[in-house]
Amino acid sequence: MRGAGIQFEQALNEEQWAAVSAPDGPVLVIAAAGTGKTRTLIYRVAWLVERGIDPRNILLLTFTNRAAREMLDRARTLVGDSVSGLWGGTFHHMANRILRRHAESVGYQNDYTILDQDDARSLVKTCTKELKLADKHFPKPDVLLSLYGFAASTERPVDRLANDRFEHTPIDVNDILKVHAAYEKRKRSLNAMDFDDLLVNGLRLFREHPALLERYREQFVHTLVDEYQDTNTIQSSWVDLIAGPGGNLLVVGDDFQSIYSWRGANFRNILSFPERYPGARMYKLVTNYRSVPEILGMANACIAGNPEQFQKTLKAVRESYQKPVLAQMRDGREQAGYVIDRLRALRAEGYRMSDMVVLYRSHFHALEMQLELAQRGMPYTITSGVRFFEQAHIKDVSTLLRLFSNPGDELAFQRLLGLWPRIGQKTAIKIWNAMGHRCDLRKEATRQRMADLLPGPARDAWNAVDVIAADVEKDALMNDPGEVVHRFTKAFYALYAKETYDNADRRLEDIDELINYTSRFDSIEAFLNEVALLTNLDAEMDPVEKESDDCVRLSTVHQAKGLEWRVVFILWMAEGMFPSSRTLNEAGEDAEERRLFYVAVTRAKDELYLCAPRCRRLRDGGMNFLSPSRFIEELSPDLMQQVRGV
DNA sequence: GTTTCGGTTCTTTTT
DNA sequence: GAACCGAAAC
Repeated sequence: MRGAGIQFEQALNEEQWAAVSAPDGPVLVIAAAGTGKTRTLIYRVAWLVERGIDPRNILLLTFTNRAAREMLDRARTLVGDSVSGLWGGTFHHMANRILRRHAESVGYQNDYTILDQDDARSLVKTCTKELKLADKHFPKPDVLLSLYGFAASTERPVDRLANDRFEHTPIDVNDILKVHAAYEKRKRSLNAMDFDDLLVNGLRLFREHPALLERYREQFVHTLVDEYQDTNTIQSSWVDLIAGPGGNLLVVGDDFQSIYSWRGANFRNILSFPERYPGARMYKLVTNYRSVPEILGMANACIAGNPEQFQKTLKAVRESYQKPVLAQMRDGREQAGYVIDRLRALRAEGYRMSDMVVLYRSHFHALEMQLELAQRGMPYTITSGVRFFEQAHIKDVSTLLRLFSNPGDELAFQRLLGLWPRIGQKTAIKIWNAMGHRCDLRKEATRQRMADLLPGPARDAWNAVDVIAADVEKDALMNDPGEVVHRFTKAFYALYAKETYDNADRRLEDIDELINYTSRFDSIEAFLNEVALLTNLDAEMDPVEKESDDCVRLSTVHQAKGLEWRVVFILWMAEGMFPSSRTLNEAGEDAEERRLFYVAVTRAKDELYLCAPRCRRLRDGGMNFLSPSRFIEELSPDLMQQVRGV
């Protein structure tokens, strides 16, 4: 009788308990920031299990790996090991897990590879080049990919979107469609899916194979969805199918915190839930345990004017403390100086560095901050723009694994050969063609052929790979990804890194960390499968390990979602920075930026500092004068205390 | 014909 | 950083 001891009504407040104990059928939980959303979901799982539901019949969907892990960990603590049978993870993970069994039903083989952003980018680039469209004014691969991705996640035709986007430009929309067609075809022939394909094909699988859908519907008696406001069209359709009309679907979200519309998220999914699920019960969580009333006052005020939302006001339970600080200063350097001074003072007051965070709109806003922190010898961690598994050196040492796992992986082949001297893209393609579009290094004949085809200078590098490949069977390397990476690094990559990068040591440390991380996988496939869907190792790292070094954290607001700190600094509260000028071009719509600001404000528990520099130094030595952010101007001055941040 | 090298430019947000 | 470009080197 595990879990029988849980005292639901003592552990939860009334709002939470009502949601946790909601009867079967569709349920919408509007959970404002800091109101115990995760707690509610976990106790809901516990409650279901206690009422006799087998965890294997529960599906729990999240957006980030971090959220998935946190929930599964906490659920395990609460309910016990029996929850390990629960299906929990990101939408992409779950789609992948299901597609691995039924890929042939949507025209793929089950051992398809997953393309990350980087792979997708180079594939689009190749397609563009092959169509001879790669001139200066043609959209860059990232632009094309975001267009294709947006079309996929909103189920809208690419040509319409392309028309809208490039209407007043000299770009021929047909060319964009040609690249799209080539990209799609290429993915098919490589047996590869990008992130969007996982969702698209996951949905197709259920739409086109009702018998399969029926099977999974029977399995998933209860479906729970976290961050529902961030679902896009295909995700919400997928959830609708799995749950079925009137099904046991509980979604949790906060329309105030919808900040992913640029990648197809549609917060109307949450607004229209009651209409799409007639009879759905709705619960609101508005009691905030996180922040002092002064911070909540600012949060409530800043968001109230947005159109189209479930109106709600955060209710404070904490005692009154101090008002948020608006600090004005001359430029980015003074801003950095101010923040560092405050960090020091707060540390002296007893805050730990890890209690504090510096948030900003875009990665490059943190540049001066990083410089100053480094100069003054203050340790910090930053979740940078490039994710751990997409850094060049991490991808480099993973290529061999990819090739072992899938000898038809052209992208991996080209990347591997590109590391070797006197081999660039052209030569790599030539050799790939000569190999007959396949390179199974585990076969001796293949290795012999490779040796014959390679130009002289690449011999040494090849030998390193040759030796590893020859021992694959003998040393059971297919079951030991870390060992492959280790041998490859030792025999080749360490030297390569030292010749290529001035920060080779740090990169080699990363590789050690990667090897460390791989130890939890007992096959190359399992490792690759997992890694393709991961974003950064930070989220996966042992929390105990992280607490040992007491660092202030720098992060974008997007990446800070769902987290909290005692002290929060928000940088660059100026027009054009936050809100970002990039977002404001169309029709003056700033609702999403305002929601982003709301997310930033509600991360703070005790103290909040808004920094507003008056100007920004430009690269060419010029100056850019900034006006204060509209998000500050909109607020009544008595919601904050103003200081001069010098 | 390819690769390499050195200098220049630009950074929205993520699975 | 890292993607890009043009020029030098192989």
